[in-house]
Amino acid sequence: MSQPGIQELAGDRSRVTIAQVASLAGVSPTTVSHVLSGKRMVGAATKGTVEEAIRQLGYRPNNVARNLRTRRSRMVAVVVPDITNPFYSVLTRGLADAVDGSGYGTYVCNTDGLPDREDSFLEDVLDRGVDGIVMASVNVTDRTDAGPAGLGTPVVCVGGAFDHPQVDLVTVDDEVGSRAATLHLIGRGRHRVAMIQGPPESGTARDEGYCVALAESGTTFDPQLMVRGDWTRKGGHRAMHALMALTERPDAVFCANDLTAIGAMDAIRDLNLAIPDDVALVGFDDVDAATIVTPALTTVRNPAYDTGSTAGQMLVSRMLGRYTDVGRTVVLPCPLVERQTA
Amino acid sequence: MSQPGIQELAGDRSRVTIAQVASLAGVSPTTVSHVLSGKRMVGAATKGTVEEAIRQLGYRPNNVARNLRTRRSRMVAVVVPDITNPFYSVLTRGLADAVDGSGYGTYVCNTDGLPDREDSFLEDVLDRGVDGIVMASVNVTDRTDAGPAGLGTPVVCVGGAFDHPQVDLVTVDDEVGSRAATLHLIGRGRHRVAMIQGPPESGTARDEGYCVALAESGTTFDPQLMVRGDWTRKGGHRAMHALMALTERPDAVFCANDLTAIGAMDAIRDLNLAIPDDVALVGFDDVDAATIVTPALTTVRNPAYDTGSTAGQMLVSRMLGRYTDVGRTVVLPCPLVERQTA
DNA sequence: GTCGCGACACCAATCGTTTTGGACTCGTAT
DNA sequence: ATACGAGTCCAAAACGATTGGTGTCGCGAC
Repeated sequence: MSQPGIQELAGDRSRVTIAQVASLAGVSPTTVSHVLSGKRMVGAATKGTVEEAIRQLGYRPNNVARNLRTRRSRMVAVVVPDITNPFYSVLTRGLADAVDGSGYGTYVCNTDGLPDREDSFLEDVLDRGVDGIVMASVNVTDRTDAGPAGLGTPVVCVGGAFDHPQVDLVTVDDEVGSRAATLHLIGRGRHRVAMIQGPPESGTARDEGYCVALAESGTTFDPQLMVRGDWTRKGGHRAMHALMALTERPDAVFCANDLTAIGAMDAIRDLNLAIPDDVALVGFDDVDAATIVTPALTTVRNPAYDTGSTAGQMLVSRMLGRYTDVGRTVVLPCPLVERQTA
Repeated sequence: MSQPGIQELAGDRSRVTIAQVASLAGVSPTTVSHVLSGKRMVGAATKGTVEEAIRQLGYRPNNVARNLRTRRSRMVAVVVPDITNPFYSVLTRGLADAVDGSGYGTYVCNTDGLPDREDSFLEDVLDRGVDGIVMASVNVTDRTDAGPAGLGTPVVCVGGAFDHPQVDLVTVDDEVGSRAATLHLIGRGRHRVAMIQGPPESGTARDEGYCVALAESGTTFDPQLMVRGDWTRKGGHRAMHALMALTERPDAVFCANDLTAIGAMDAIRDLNLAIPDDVALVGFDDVDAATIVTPALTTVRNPAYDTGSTAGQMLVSRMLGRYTDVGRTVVLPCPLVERQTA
């Protein structure tokens, strides 16, 4: 790809600047800039000379300088609680793929859900001059509206939104998904379907969907059948044991997320019961583990990739100035995927 | 945190510059810069005035301009095949945590293992002026040495190294890990221990470890017991079935990675055999799924987080100029973690 | 003839910092 | 008195691109 002589020229210390290219080609830096950007016309002959010079020197424009002048960085930031969490890594991938096409790179921040880390990262990325931000962190609602959107940087939120008129939001209809999951259980002939919720004050839409489904199918809601988990496997395990200690055991349970469901499976196995014969299970999220567990988990698909991807598209449309209106909201479908636990 | 009046001042269009701070404080931009960086002394009184002006205007230095001048971006790039792969997302997290302390941000690139994407991302990050790069992509060895290290940007590789005298390498001793895994199987009284390898030309160190263990324990190597997988669950499933079709079935198998092992478990379940009673299993990597599968997978721990973390530390030491010598190599331990499959 | 215009190239200002190289003022030791 | 160093501060030159304004040339229209 690169001839030896070139290395010698381009290589050693500093990189070659537009001025050097210009002088080699016998034109002004302005002209070089124009053949690069195509923003103004330049004669075919000079254009040729310049391109030759560029090639010969192995010139690559200094992006930092460019960014300073143009006030854009061709970079978007995604701030997530933890990239290690499959949901967020997939989301990040979707975002990266979506913006990559328009030449944007992706900068990630792990907040661990800590509001102060969230704040400092927000400052950090603004200082870095990113062109757009997707906030997938949790404590997003209770924030001063002085945030990034106030400074004119496009923002799209995932899950919960800023209270700012210009930020977009992409989310999923948890209630509809949960309703479908519960209805599916009932449709399978189960009569005592329980739910393991998330921790207090979170995921209430999923609780809602469960209740709605019960109501729609004429089942009366039994408070005993609604127990708390904490989104974790261990929490699901504990909750399931509580459920099975009831005098009237449930024959099906809808779990607020997959990890919880996996914990529930652990508990059922403890009791030497069969899934789904003795108790059927539906989860929520469709993480990879849902297909690794046996039997494979029936669950509601939380479209992480699509979420990131559409967030990316919305960001791009704003960054390119193609859309400048008030915040849009898109809610993605979360279909039930039937596997073996229900 | 931020008073209303400030928003009014700092807010609307453009951000406040060092010049505005200077003029408000009645000093020169130079002085402001110095109170910020502390590189030269400034009188206590003026310092106070300047700091007050900064606070009052809500001044935040423009990093792009700073980067241009100082030729550093306080940003590192990590190029991985796929952030979605748990190994790489955990590695990335380790890296991010390691460099965050020194004020570096993390920029990620997904190459999908495609060499041309790898090349273009490498160019991209160099153009972006990142201060350091960790290459965790695969096709790293067969590259022109003209790469980033040639341009003076510190690089540390993961797994396989560039052929450049100044790049650091952090890796794991696959051979030792594999040897331990195989020995463990033998120590459990298994006499026919097979191996499911990776695809051709990859992970040969793991094959090596298996063979060494066999030799050490006086077992003669049976070529029939060495079959190919492809790092995937499906591949493991297929390979395991092949193994079980042998007239003399193995009673244990060492799988080149966890996904393969999980596929093997699928196959064993197909045959209604018991794990580990009928056939014992050891994997490699210790991904999350290893504890989700039942029975929980005994495996060799591939320390993704530590890998990223030490890569980060090595990068920092080079970026800060604390180390400028020839490439170092650190190999991390990969202990066997015993669970229920062996 | 000259006016207008399109094509082409360049000059100089600009983006917002950091970083020399002085300059100026005091003390204080020579 | 002179010299010198420490303490303060500033003016101006980078850093490497982009861009608004100018200027030149050639040519067809009036």
